[in-house]
Amino acid sequence: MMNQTDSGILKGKVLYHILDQLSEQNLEIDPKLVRTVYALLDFISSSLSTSEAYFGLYGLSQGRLLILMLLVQDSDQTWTPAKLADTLGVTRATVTGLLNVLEKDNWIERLPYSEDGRMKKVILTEKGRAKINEFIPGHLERITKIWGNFTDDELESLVNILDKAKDAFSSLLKQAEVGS
Amino acid sequence: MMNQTDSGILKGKVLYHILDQLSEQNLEIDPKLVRTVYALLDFISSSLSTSEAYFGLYGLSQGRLLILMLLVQDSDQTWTPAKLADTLGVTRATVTGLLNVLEKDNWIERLPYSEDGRMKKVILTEKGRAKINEFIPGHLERITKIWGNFTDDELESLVNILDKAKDAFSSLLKQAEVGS
DNA sequence: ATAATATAATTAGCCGCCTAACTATAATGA
DNA sequence: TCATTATAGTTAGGCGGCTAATTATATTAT
Repeated sequence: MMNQTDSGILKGKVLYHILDQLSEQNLEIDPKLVRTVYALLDFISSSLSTSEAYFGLYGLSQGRLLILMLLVQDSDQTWTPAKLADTLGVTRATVTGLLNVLEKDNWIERLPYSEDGRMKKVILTEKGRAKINEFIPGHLERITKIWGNFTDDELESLVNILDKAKDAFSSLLKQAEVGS
Repeated sequence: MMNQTDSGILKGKVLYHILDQLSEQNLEIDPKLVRTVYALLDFISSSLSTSEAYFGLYGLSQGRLLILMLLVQDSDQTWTPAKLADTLGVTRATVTGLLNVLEKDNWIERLPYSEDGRMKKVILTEKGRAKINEFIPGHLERITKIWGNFTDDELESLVNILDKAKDAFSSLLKQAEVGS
């Protein structure tokens, strides 16, 4: 049987299987690269789904958590939906959806913003503040448990490789768009 | 202005910012770990969105692409929706949705399966076969361009770290579920 | 002063993921 | 044999992304 936790594993494995077959037929693909792509897909889908499952235990999701964290950490400034969207790097429509859920659960409120009638001011309720303050220590502990066992060299190597790869992804997409 | 390509970057940065503030207030979190989490989130959202954008140039998505690849690569066996779901590591409902799109675009067909009236046999149309065969060479080239610049040591290190981290994610989720 | 333009937030609708419920068919057992 | 149980596929509805269109409010330019 399948559950959310192992869901991504097979997806990684099947791509590995497919690419492996391809690399036998067509020597232009290096099996080491196939192994890398496999490990990455496997890691990404597995880490995303386990994180979402963990957040779910507390009634949270990645996006809702980040909004609550912003509200509680930078409580001095005025948070509007637009500013949340820009800070999170998602669209305003997405923020509207996240705020709808948070408001329904009574963790935030949307107040009118006197200085500009088009905007709204998003604030934490007491319930929301309690929620996020209760959640944060375990969240930090979780990060420490996952990543604290690696050496400094390992962490540095990981960060460097990911940064380099990310640039390669971006520049390749730009080329493809121009060339298409 | 924001577009899909940089969307995840800010999300990574904002988490880094939040965690950085937290690490100043609460010494139980190591800034190196914060930097790692930041780089990972950044890489994941950026690589996923650029890949989806790339697939989108060809009218494909990650899931639809994998289904076409399975059908074209393992064309000997009978692919049912259930087998596709198990192989991809997604639910059958998800496969139903992916197949609906592929069938609407006339890239696959769902035929009755004579040996068991409950099942259906999924096959590629000629159009679908042409589509995927046209797509694969560029796909392999793209993987090579992204990952071919790394040394063997770098790739091996990356794979080892990700595998170790994935195990940590999984075991931690299991603990959390038991403890909750 | 008013028309045109820009901006903020929401809505509508699509995609891909999920779970749960439903339908149809097969297999099993009293 | 016929009721129960199991399985395959779909449907319904939720979530969190997206784009495009809509509504309300500000701003700018004539």
